[in-house]
Amino acid sequence: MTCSATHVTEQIRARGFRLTQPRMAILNVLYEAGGHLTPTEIFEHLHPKLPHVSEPTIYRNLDFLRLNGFVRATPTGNGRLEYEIVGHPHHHLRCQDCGTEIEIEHSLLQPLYERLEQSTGYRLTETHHTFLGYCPRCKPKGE
Amino acid sequence: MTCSATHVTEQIRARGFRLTQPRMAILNVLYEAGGHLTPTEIFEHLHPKLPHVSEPTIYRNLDFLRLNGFVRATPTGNGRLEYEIVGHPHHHLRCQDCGTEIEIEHSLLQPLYERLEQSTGYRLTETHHTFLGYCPRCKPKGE
DNA sequence: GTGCTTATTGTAACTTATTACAATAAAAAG
DNA sequence: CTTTTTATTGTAATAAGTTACAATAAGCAC
Ligand SMILES: [Mn+2]
Ligand SMILES: [Mn+2]
Ligand SMILES: [Zn+2]
Ligand SMILES: [Zn+2]
Repeated sequence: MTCSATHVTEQIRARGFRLTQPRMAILNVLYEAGGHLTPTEIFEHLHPKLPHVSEPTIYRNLDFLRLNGFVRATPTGNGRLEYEIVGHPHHHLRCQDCGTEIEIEHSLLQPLYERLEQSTGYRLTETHHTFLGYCPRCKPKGE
Repeated sequence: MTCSATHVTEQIRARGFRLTQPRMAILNVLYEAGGHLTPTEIFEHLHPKLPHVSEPTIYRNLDFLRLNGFVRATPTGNGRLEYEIVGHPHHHLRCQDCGTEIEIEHSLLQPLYERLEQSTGYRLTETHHTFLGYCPRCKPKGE
């Protein structure tokens, strides 16, 4: 288990929640994957080793981990949600044609966030966004 | 039916697709609502008058209308999708605490889009985003 | 109008996601 | 280690969304 994984489990205990076997297993799958996973993918990863862990437990724990700020839910292209460990602040830019996806550093959005805070009076949370477009290779076709 | 609704139906015909009763009814519900609706809400709007229209037809037509650029799908807070007529370019900013939602003009995102196009080489599509934060009234609690 | 073509639909079966509630096991106390 | 407490789980039922395929009706030619 990585250093930050240990930090998360300590935090869960510190906040008075329980470190259950399914909960830790879900966190481990997400850490090992290192990217976005759907609830069904997580279920399939766990099932061979922990066949008793049920779907509702996956969904409930993903929600629990999200509400506690340990994972993030991000809508995939077709309406489903994918989950990932909250780590470095980033966003995505996906090619509508070939699907190629690159990461955007959150620092690039910082000026926008400040402008939005000024013009609306809201305090903005760092939300996770996926932008769409055409990559350099597909761009000619896209126009 | 509004002027732009007529434009949409003409476009559908012009592109070789059929103007079916369910398809027009779904468009009308979205036009009359004037905002975001879930597939289930659309189904419930239609059911009293057109009880034979089925759920798969709702989903298929929403997908059809989206792929043809007439409606937009936008993820609601809890992973579901909401649909709206594609009209003026806008985004949303929702308070995580009280749910109050305000619209953001797309022009405010234009500088970001240009910066992203320069730094990535992608050509960006105008994607619909929902930002989260705390509104002026909830902000004190949020900090 | 009648008949033809085929995009679109409804039905049925299935997958994915959510809810209610009794059973379980994690944490803490004795 | 044993008991107590209750957060968390599994089961069963339900809701939301998708797929396969035969039946239908929108558009067109006559
Ligand atoms: Mn991500
Ligand atoms: Mn909108
Ligand atoms: Zn591409
Ligand atoms: Zn608020």
